[in-house]
Amino acid sequence: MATLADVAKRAGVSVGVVSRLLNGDDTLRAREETKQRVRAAAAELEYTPNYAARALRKSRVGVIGLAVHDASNPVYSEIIAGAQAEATKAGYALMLSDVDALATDDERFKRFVSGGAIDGLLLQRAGTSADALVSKIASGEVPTVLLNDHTRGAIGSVAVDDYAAARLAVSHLIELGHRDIALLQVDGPRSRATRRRKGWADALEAAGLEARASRVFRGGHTAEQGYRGMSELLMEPTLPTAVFAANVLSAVGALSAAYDRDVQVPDGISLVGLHDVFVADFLQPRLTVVRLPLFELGARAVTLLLSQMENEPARHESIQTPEPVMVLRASTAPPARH
Amino acid sequence: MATLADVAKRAGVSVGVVSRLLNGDDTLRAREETKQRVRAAAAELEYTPNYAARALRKSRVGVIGLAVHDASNPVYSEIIAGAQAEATKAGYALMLSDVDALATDDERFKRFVSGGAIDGLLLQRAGTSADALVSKIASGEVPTVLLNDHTRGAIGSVAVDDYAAARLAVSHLIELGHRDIALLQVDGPRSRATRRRKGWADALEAAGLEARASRVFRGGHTAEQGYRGMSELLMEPTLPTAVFAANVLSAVGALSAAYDRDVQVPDGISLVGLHDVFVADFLQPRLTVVRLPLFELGARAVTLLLSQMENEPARHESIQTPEPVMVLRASTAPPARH
DNA sequence: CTGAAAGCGCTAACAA
DNA sequence: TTGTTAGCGCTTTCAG
Repeated sequence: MATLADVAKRAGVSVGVVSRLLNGDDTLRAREETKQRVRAAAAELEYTPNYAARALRKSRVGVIGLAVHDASNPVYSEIIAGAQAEATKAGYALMLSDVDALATDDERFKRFVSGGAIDGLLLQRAGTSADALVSKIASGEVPTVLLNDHTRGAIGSVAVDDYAAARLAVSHLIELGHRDIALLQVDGPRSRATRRRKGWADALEAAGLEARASRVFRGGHTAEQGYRGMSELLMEPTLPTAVFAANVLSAVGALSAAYDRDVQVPDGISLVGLHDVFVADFLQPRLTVVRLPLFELGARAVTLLLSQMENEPARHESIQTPEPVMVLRASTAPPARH
Repeated sequence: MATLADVAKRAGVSVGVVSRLLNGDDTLRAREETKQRVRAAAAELEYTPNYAARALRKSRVGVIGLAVHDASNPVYSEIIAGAQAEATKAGYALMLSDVDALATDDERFKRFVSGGAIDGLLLQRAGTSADALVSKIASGEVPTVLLNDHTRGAIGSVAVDDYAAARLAVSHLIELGHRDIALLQVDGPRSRATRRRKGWADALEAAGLEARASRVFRGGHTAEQGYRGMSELLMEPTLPTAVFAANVLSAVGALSAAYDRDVQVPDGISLVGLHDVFVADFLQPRLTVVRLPLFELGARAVTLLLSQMENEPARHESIQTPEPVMVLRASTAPPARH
């Protein structure tokens, strides 16, 4: 409630001095005694700068937007946490939002960004038309970076190594002795799906195995879609001995589908998921999974965004460390003899 | 980028007229022809009001804060969605945050609220000291309402009928023939835990059964805590035939614990959880659960908060409709004969 | 070393 | 029916 003017009056100086002192302007050359007086006055009045006034003056509000599909997806929460941490460190607040909600009322969203309500946007795409709309509106007005995605041009992006992760998962299965390994493919941005599929294919081929298109099924990125994909897979005349689900939630659904069809995991079929979330450790059997540095993904995305806000060029960044790691649990085992 | 002044100039009128017209001030009596001209100018220049300037002038920023513990908890996502929808409808943006993060840097948080960065706060407490701190800081500065909690005084609150839900769950178990039903108690705000426990006890007593304190175990509100609580329960010399877990996540953990101890659900023991989340439908067995109107909880909380922002008194609101409903799945069955 | 003042874009009260 | 203007709280340039 106290304003700069109040502090200035109480300290017997002008507002200019107070502003510069409190903002750590080192070109300010003031007597130490004056500084003390100002600081004391500010403390006594519990002075807090007004955000709106500062934003108006600097045309920078200090908030960055983070738009995802389905904020309840536990995979995102780690990304969000990373972004949150990094944003806070830089003095920014994070504003979480739902892509589809934004796209529904795109006029409002447009006013929002061009009215200066956010200084930049982090966007998680899923390949829908809502994405395209939101990304077009935002990138025309504020710096934008895509999460776990790949792009050129004015939009930045940062991604984890999905290819390595997929390859790691499939290699693990191969080491266990599997030779017929199916893929439950994600959908969403092409690049993401492609990278994971390539990891699967390359791991297979490196072991002299064939990556057959007939062993690729749609897994989507929800438990329900995973359930459906796995159900289709289980109707094949001859079953693969292992499955790599390119998304945890679809692995959760896949597990449930196997259970419903009386196919034992891992005895009848092995299953590996991509990304680790808490539920993976509470399923029956506990899900083996490969973990990717999602927290870092969120953090680095805001670092990149901040740099774009400083007029650095947009670029793509790939996170190589920490490396993907296998989290061995109970859903994989050597294939049954026959 | 275009300002009010730009629009005014182009339309050949003063800024006052433009402002009042665009804000739908009906005391404005302008010629229809003038209005047209202004609207046309605004459209051509793609005028969008500047948020910071408006906020500064009206000392109202148009954002409300929502602080929860662990935003990844799927139980919250429905509450958040409800709040989001209602806030958007009223022209407010929602800013999601983590209670513990706020409490960690409480100085910053204080500056944040008293600097006018949010107009009001929705707070989900869990009974920690972080809650107390955040709630004290916030309520001293902006209208505050608690989510699924109960309070008096200057802070408002809105709750769903936890008591009825607990009672419903336990009654279901009793109808199935169970006579020895344990409770996996939540922790968190006293009122919430108490309401659920009372529902359990009353349902039991209404059926002439005894609500023994020795049948109450700590279930917490995470899968891990539920796992531990259930593990303790399973070490009892004589086991109950059914368990009511006063939280879904703790039910998820409980199920996992039963599996690890080779206790079959529902054959060896029946299990009901409180609140429905997507994973409940993908566990083995699928979890029977009682569903509460969480979306409404979020929406009504926003409504209440907005009214408090209009200087209405803070009050407590209890959501009675829609009523709690049983979602029957596969984790409950009649008790085994012996 | 410190003060004065302009101005960010908008709203609302008051004039004309 | 429309115009003028003060001022929200802050930062920053320019004087002194």
